Parts: sequence; structure tokens; C-alpha cells
Amino acid sequence: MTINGLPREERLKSLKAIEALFSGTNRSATDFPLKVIWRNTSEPTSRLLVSVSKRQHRRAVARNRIKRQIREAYRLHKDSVTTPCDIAFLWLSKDFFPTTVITRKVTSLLNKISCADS
RNA sequence: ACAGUGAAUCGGCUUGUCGCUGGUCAUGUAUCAGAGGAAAGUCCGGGCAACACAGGGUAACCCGCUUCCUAACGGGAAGAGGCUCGUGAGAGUCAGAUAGUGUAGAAGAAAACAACCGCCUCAUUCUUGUGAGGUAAGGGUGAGAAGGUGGGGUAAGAGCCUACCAGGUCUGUGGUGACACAGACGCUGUACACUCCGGGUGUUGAAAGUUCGCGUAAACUGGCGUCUGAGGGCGACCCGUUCGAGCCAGAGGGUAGAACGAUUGAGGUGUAGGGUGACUUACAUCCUAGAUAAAUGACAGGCACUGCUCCGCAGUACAGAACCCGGCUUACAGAUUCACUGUCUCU
RNA sequence: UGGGCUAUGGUGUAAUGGUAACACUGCAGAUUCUGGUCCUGCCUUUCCUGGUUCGAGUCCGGGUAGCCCAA
Repeated sequence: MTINGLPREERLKSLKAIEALFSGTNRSATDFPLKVIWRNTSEPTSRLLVSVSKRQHRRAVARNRIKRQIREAYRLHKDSVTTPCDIAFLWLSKDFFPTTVITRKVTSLLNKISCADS
């Protein structure tokens, strides 16, 4: 298995897990235009969820573009989070950002998570 | 050359690094494949699936020029007629019915059994008038005024007669037909709705449905009923018929995993035939996404094209499969091809 | 993904195809010594865009925005 992969097991799909994550009691952090919510789990790996609202981007092409940028940034820098977590990234802007900016925001948020864990 | 009209096609290519989904096998940093012309809107039609399906009647809804195409369609092709727009190539749009019934605000005398003003005749009279009748040519209202215009005719007028024009009916000819042409008949307001005629429609919608797995509450409360028949089926209603011991509501509990459905199909491409065409027949050949909190990407370079302030910089549309097809509609940078039109110039 | 619905002054609602109505709010005027009440007036491209019709908020296409249902 490759180091920087993002296989199916590392994506958050269970309805129960998502409800637990968005129950309001978990920790969150914001670095505009990104908001992150996470909780520690007993799963073997971390799991990722990316959400871009239809209110902000009506076209599916635009939503896919942003989600792919975030997913790519997470894939390349996910080893900065050591303990397994369920992580949800929410997009808050109605505009587009370059991939370098998004990568910087994602890494800083991932560092925040690992600091809070330790 | 410029400006347009119609039809059709394409709608970037490529290298590297790191990834994602599926297939295959020799099971590994293996190899192959991986968004569209609209995948969109969900406006129609069908396949497919589940449920329903003795019969009769009544409603409701949809379609409506003709002939054809098609699995089917509200779609398409080729045609026919009217109206509107355009110098033109062309574009848009409308509609079954001489049956019958109803409605048509305001304005106007009158909106379909029409006489206000006017015109004409007769009677009467104080000859500025009054009464009786005729008259749809003129006035004004209106979207629409009793087919239109000219001539004859008449007391004045009128399809009353006639010529031309628009429409209708009948007859004949041509056409599969819508219709066209010719002749005869003076037959003639418009729009909408109901109605009538012809054709069609069971309901739901892949979160359909099938199988396996995990788990719970076959428990609790209230109401109705068990041949004195609750409730249900014949998906609108009625008749009729049939099943029938459970049904309805409340609060609460459990699961939310996997496989099939699911991509070989009214399939694509080519050649040859049929047809004006939509389309179709035969043969050959190809297999071309199949996900499910949902892949098809991110980054860096090269080429191509376009623009500009031109050794450079910027840009490259609309848009992302969700069971599958056939259409329609809407969005779309730019490029190409064919046919045709108008204007100008030259030969 | 599949079904269904709505859009009218600032807000909430009306309106057979025939002059867009009502209530509240806001503004202006009038009344009052002043304020309130009361009275009068004003504020609308009927979501956009084509069509049918003499005439469309209403009927019919297309688009936009918003909402609801199905686990």
C-alpha cells in the first residue's frame, strides 16, 4: 500500500459516524475559507469527509473542483495527524482559491488537530 | 469583398510525478479501460419492475391540417392552407366540426329577431315640426358593425343585378391525402367556452424490486369488529361481485451492511440496396464508464489556437454519468464544411 | 435521484380573461398647545421572457428563485 494514498477505508461514509461528528460537542477550528471538525475514534485509520454546500456553488463542476483540491491537499499531508480521527472539512466561501493556498490552509488545520491531540 | 440565412460536424493534443474507480491475470508500485453534446432542465414517450386485472355503466384527463416514420410520443420527415416578421435566402406561429347551446366588460342606436342621427315615401300641419312606414349608402363607437371595391338599379337603398376579389357548399378533373383548378349556387360577421366527432390513458417509480446477513417488542395504550360482517380488492365513482378475522390510530424499540437489479443495447461503425426524406433491409465488424457520503483528479512542463501594450503576458466555452433508451427544451469560447441570399467592385 | 408546489406594495393575504383590492408598517399633509387616536394622500414594471386573445395577474411554452415530500 502506498504511503500517500486515499483508499476507500479512509473515507467517512457511515451515517452514524457522521451524526456523531456533527452532534455539536466535537472540537472545531476555522481558517477561512475552511472549517474543520474532528473527533478521536477507535478505528484503525483516520477517515475524511469533505463538504461543499450547494448554496455556495450551484454548479456540480465547481463543487467537484473544490472537493478535489481539498482531498489532494489532505492526501499529501495526512501523516501530520498521528492518532486516528474522523475529520470533516467544510467550505465556507463562494469563491475559488488556488491549490497552493488551500494546501497551506489544510496543513495548518491538520497541525492544529495534532497539537490538540497531544 | 462585406453582411447574412439554413443544414451539418468538431469542441484541444501531449509528457512526467503522486493518486482514485472498475475489468483481467501469472496477485504486483502488473496491465487495460475510465464523463457529455448537451451527462443539464425533468417537459413528453417507451423499456424494465412491483402491485392490480370476471363484467357493465358514468365521469375525468390528454392529443387534434394531411400523408408517412417509429417500440412509442405532445417527437421527426415530406407536403398543404392562413397570419406575422424580413429587401431576400428564410424564420415564427395557428388549426378537427357551415350541426347545436351559451358568453362577449367599457364605449356605441345596435354585439346578431339591429334604425340614434341621417336619407326617402305617405299622411297631417302653425310647412324650424309631428305621426306612420321604407332604408344598412353616409356619420360616430369599437378589436369586431351584417363579405370588400367599382358600375347599374332605386323614392331612398339593399347580392336587388353585374364585373373583379376573399370565403363557403355542390358537381367535375388532378392528387394516397390536406388541397388545387374549372363550372354552378348570392350561400357569407368574429372570438372563446361548452358540446360533438375521431384516437388514446390501470397505479407507482430503481429510495421500483429480489436474495443473504445483523438486530428488536409476536410486547404496551386507545377505538371498531368476529356471520347482527369491522375492514379490504376490482387504484375516480356507481352497480354488481368477491375475500373476510382482524383492522385503524398513538407512543416507543430495532436495522441502515453486502450481492443482484446495473450496463450487449429498439447499440455503435462501415459497405451495399430501398425511400424525395424521417427511416429501413442485408452483410461485415467492434465491445466503448459502471460508481454508491458516490471514481474519472491535483501539480509541473511542451505544442496548438485566440487576444494584447507581441523575444513577453493573459486566455481557451457551456458544463460532471447515478437503471437504460428515443425525443424536446435550455446553456455554449472558438473552429470547420456545404448550399443559398443581399449589397458593392472587377472581368 | 425521483415526485410535487409557490412567486402580487416594505409585510401578510385577495382578485369570473375586462380600472390590480384589503389590513398593517413607512412617508407627507390636516387636526392638536404637543404627542397619540381619527381623517386625506403617496409608495406595485403582478419573478423574468415569448405566445394565444380585441384585451393576460389569470390561459399556454421556456427560464430564474424559493419551498415541501420519499431513507
